[in-house]
Amino acid sequence: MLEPIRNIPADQPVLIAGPTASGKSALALAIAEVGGGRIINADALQVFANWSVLTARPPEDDLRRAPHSLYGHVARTDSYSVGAWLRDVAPLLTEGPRPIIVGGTALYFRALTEGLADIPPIPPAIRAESVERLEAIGLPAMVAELEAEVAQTIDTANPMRVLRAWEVSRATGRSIRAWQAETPPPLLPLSSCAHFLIDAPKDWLTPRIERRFDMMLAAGALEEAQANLADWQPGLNSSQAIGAPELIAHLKGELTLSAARERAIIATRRYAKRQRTAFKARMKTWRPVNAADL
RNA sequence: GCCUGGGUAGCUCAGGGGUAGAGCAGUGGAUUGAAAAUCCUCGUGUCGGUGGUUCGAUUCCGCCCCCGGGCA
Repeated sequence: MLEPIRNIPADQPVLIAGPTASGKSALALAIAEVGGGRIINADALQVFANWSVLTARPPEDDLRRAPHSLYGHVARTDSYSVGAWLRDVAPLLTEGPRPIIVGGTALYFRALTEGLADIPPIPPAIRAESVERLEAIGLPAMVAELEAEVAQTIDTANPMRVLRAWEVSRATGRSIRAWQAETPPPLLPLSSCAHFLIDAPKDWLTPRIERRFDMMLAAGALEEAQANLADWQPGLNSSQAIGAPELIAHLKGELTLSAARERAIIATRRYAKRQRTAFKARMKTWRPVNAADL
């Protein structure tokens, strides 16, 4: 397992991307223990305070073996996004131990290594307004309200893309494409990092996903869900954790545990498939590491 | 044993005399602030078996097999 990491200079930042359940965290820890560094989370759901077991955050023992950042640092009810993550990461890149950034969220790596448009945060009132407007006038009418350049280049069948473009325009008076055209240089160019992509073949990963969910249940995932039951709000960013809606539904008596388990496993499999697609498209030049070798 | 409902895509089911279609699953893809989100693409399967009616049956009729419910 050490072969791919032996020749990394001790001061070079390391990026590790890979699908869920592929063993990324273990590789990050090995690199930290061999060459030093601070492990930084690049996973959209592991940032939330209220999910540890269910999002497969590193256990206490691992946290003690090396410095870890951006795990569970966001409150359950807070919203979070790639922009917020980039702001959280920035100071960790310029001070302290060498960063070892590990996660499964391709968008986060892309923003980090290719840059992210410097669009001001959208006020919550405008988000609420866009959602209401979509409800009131429908998607095609919403698309018609966008700048022509935007309407022609975004996926107009995708409500989330349309809402985002509409909100940027409404909040800033400029089109999202105009902002994106002025994207600043990346915080961490890929060329300055050692970058690994964990390659986990489908047939290897699928049974592992199933086993891991059972391990999560054994490790207290249900209890974790129980703690979220009283004030459960499906719309929160933190409520998107795979398995969370399923376990909550079970606790409410709407699903048997075995049905909830089945659905969570299917959702994880589908997620892994989307990750594979994203990595294939965006991380062609990353150095592959076979998951089975870890 | 009798009555009754059903056996159609991996699963749940719709349909109906001219060889069949949805949802889910699966597949491939898109995606610069919800990204574990969201969106797009892809549907040939002895229509349980067998005999008959018919120009033509998966669709109608007979018999058989299997599953559920009811009565004994």
